Amino acid sequence: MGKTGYDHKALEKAAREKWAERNLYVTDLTDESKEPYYLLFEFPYPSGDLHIGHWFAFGVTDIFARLKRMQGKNVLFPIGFDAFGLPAENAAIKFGKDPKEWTVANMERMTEQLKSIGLSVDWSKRIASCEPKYYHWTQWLFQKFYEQGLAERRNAPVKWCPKDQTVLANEQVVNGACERCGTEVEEKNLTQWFLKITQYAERLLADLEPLPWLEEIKEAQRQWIGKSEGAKLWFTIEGSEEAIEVFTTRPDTLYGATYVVLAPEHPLVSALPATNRAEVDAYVAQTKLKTERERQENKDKTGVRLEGITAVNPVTKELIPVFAADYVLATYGTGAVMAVPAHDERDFAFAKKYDLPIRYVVAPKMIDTGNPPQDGKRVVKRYSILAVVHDPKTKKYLSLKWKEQGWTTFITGGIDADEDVVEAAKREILEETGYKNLKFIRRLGGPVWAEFFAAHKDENRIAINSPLLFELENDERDPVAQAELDQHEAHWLDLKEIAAEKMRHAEIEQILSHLDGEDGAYTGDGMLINSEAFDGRENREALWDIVTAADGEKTTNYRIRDWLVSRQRYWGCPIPVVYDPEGKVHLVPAEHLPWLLPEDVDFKPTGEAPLASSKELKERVTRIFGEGWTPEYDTLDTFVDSSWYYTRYLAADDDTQFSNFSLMKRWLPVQRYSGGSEHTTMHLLYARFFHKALYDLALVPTPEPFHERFNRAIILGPDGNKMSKSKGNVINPDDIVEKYGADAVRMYLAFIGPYNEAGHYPWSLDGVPAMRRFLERVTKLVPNLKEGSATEAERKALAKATVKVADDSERFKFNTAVSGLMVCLNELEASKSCSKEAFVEFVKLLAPFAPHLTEQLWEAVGQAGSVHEALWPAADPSLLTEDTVTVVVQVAGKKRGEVMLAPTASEEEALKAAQSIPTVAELLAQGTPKRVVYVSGKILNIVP
RNA sequence: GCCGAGGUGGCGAAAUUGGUAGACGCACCUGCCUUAGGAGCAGGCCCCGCAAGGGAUGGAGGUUCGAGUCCUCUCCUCGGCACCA
Repeated sequence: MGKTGYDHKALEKAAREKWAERNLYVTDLTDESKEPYYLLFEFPYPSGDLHIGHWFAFGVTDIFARLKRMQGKNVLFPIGFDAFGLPAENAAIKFGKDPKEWTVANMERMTEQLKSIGLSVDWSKRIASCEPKYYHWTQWLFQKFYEQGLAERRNAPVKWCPKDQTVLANEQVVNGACERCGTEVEEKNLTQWFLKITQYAERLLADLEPLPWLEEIKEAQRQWIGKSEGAKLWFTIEGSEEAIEVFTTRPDTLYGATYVVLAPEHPLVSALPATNRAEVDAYVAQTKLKTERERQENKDKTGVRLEGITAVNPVTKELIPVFAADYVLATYGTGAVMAVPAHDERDFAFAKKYDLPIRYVVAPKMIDTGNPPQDGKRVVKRYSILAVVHDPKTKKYLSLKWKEQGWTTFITGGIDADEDVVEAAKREILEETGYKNLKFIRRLGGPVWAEFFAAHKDENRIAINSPLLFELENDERDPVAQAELDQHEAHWLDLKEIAAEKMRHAEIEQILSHLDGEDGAYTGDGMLINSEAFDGRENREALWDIVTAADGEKTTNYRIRDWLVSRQRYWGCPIPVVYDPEGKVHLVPAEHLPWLLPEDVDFKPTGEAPLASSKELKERVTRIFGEGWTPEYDTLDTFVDSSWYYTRYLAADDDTQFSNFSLMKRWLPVQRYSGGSEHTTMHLLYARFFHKALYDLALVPTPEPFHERFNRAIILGPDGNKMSKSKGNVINPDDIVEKYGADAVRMYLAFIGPYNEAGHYPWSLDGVPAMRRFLERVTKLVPNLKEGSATEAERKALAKATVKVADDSERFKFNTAVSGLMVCLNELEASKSCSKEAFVEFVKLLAPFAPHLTEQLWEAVGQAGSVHEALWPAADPSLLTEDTVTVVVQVAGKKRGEVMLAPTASEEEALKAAQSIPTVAELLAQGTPKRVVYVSGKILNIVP
């Protein structure tokens, strides 16, 4: 440390003592003299040591809390601990420590470290979710959910982590693996507690819209909720009372449904009397062996037909086969789908593999722009073919050159009654070119709905045209009729020539893309064909009419599942229910809350809930409820604890209620909530659901818990990688604070980049020393301070900084706020000595960023009280406007110089001033310019 | 594949409504001071060019007196969802 360095350790200690003495950061929740401002960060998990991410999360937010206080707000800036959870229990298993002791010790250690940041949080309202006085109310709220029918116990397939020996919520399964330990997840059927978040799906979605959150946060929640609108349709089983209920978003394609698929787990798979029962059961057993991950990664379609079972297409009344296949998910929709291979990629792949019929019912509409339909002409619709004949020997394609018209086409023609498309095509090829030995290869996509005006017949034509690919087996030819030869002659063209020929087919792109590509389903929109009475209507327009014709129902499906909250773990909130001898659920009566977590448990992972090993818990239940009554052994997901904690800060020590309604009316919703993006579809969604449920119970006054949500960026190691012990790139804040002081660390974190962005900022080893240097420069002004009032230049610099720091901080752009302070300091240093008045103002601006040092400087220049009790300066608007401004002079948009002008200067004055620039003077001497653009105070552009 | 956010010097990044591209800082370079420097001070620092000048915000077009900013197409990076019917 340099000789001139200030003693950060001494002054930080003194500053904190002073704040404590003056009780600066205890918020009086009932104070109505000031406007309330609830600033919240996600309460931390007490993992043990404070890392740089904590400094970033809390230290930078603290800047804003301090600024808001100076701006006269009554700021609630609380802190607590999200103290239940797996790591405590894992430590217990690993080191034989008591999870409670481990957690309490960590909380104490972290509290000390947190105080070293200089946080202005209100420690008097500290909460910890593992304390009985907190979880008392987690339990009470759970019971309210139960009474309301929002908490339900049911048997369900659940995700099970074999390593952690616990059930996981959907949100905790990432790519088929446990979010915590990466172990592949298994499926189990267990009786579990669920909170019915699905009942709130629509409101969670709708109420998202007006929130001033970043689009990426809202969109992630929307996708997670996954609303999709469609219809339920019923396919009856031939010769049975049963019907298969399917969900589809494309009922418009119902006429193309050529089979039905059930998820392997679907109850009808085992219930229906398939004649190949053994084969079906074997398939179902085989899919059960697959892990979630295998199912997701392997997209090859497998399945088994239920032999002897046929379903009835509700509109065509056709009898169609029924399959069980694991590409259909049991947990989405009805667990059964109608398969439309022509218009769904997955069904198409399955149909190809099992050779099932593919029927096109939607044809893309293409209008021949060179020859469009004309008004008032009759319309003739016909089915036709378009044949592409390929000669594998020459790799060329057969085309017709039309003599009179001069255009080139493939072979086209109508389909006669009762004629097959392939037959029709072969007939046309023979008639027009004489080639007769042809092999049908495949369709080149589905039929196209082409509209054009047929001049020779004076009518509008609709051609429902099927493009087909043939291969020439040999070049044997029959003679071609003279009438045909008079019209056109056959040519063989290669692919390049085809592209160059600009073939007269609206569907040429479709043909070309299918020639070299794979065949596939058409998933776009178009005109209905092969759909009986609906033929010729647009698919989207006719969609609901088809649902009606099929006796279906409009319905909405959501991707989101109910929230599974049971955990077979020890260190969590006990679920406050017991079971009577018949196994019926009873809530633990209010007088027995908090329903305490027993302490005599065995932590060894056995696959059974640890609470089952507690003698005390069993005895407690017997004592209170009687013989034969049994406890609930599961605990609650910790996300339940954190779904309501922000209301608890308003009544942290109140043992009579979970929060305080009149205070909530004053303080909710949280004005600004800052946290990590990893919680977007977890905590943030759960808390919104919880809050809405409480709102419906009239327990909270607002429908949403958080007004603004800011997801903060992530600090990377100096090498640009995520910090991790194995990479050896972890920055330990303690060492840096020891060397450079807390203020320098806070300021560097503020300066590192915009806070409210999904950015990843590599930690620069030189960043904190740079901030220390800046702070030392501030201290160096002190010995040379000049008594008396500030100069004009100083007052202008301060006014600018005052506005910039406040505005940028409001948007959580602390990086540019700090830069504003630096610019201001540069100006204050410009003269030999800064005035004391200016310095005092500057110290106020710096106070939120460097709270310790500014406290000392405040005293050093003889100010009374604490700088943190000072009010944020009001900037005099007259100081913010300049007397002269720089106007850039351009010639034809190129900068040629600049002139200093009064902001009010006229165009004439600007032009006159611009004469001082030689190139401009020269130009103006040549005569009047074509155009002059003058934006006062900014730019003068002369266009010659 | 669908959706969202981005792409600006060696690095982190600035740039209210279209109006001096690169503020501020880091790193680096030169000089001064110093017994010393991981200190301080002065200056330099996008590219080409001696200069005048020219080029440059992922790429290609367009609108405009003027485009990092608006429009069209395209490439790349990150994030979310994903066999969701």
